[in-house]
Amino acid sequence: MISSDVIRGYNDTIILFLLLKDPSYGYEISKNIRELTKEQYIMKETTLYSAFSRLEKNQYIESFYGDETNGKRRTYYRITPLGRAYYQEKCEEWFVTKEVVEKFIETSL
Amino acid sequence: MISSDVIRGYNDTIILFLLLKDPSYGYEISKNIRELTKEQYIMKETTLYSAFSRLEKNQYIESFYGDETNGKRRTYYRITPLGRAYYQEKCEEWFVTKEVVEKFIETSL
DNA sequence: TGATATACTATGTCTGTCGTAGTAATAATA
DNA sequence: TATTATTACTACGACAGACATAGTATATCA
Repeated sequence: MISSDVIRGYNDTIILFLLLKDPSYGYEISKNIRELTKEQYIMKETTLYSAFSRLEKNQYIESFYGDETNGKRRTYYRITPLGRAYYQEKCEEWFVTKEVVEKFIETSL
Repeated sequence: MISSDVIRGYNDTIILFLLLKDPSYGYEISKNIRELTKEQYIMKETTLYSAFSRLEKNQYIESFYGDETNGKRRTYYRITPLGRAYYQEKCEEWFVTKEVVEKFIETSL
């Protein structure tokens, strides 16, 4: 399991990635993260939902209600053009970050 | 310049790396980081010194005073065996982290 | 009927980063 | 000789993000 401080700067990016193709909602995103990483990373519920509100405040995502008639009503999120631009920036930043961190990692220990 | 939230989980690792060979002190470590990363990452002074005290509290490093007779007396830090073990762990964790993050990064945008 | 899965919200704590400011000594420069 | 820059820190407080805990509400399944 990965300590979350490491991932901290990428939680928003992870969520945005999962919204690139289709809108989604909390539970589904959370499940997707778990499955995609084979349980190597599990985003805490509170972390996820607080990320949603931050992303929405920044206008990187928009919310709307699902029309499911059964079950509790879901809040769906859709990525905005601004969100896509931000996602792209973070992807570019990632390569720089990786380079920087790897200057301090010994591969041969 | 990299946003520090991204590096957050690796500041301690960066410092430990720079102590692997020889003891060092704040200013020198700070300079080494700047130079090694070609100014791509600059650790803030307060971040650095608070990392020192955290690392010392965890017994990953030990401090001692330099014997320079001129200039302000420096506090040197030496990595401990526990620190080396921790450093190694973080290196191993890094590869997992990288794998995880890259599941959410689009290379072709 | 009770457990489990879904789908959240609210509240408060903690940690690490960082802004700001201050202290103190030496070296360089005008 | 005065002041500015560089070195080498310490103190304090603010803030953001992660997370623990708890609670609400619906549906499904054994």
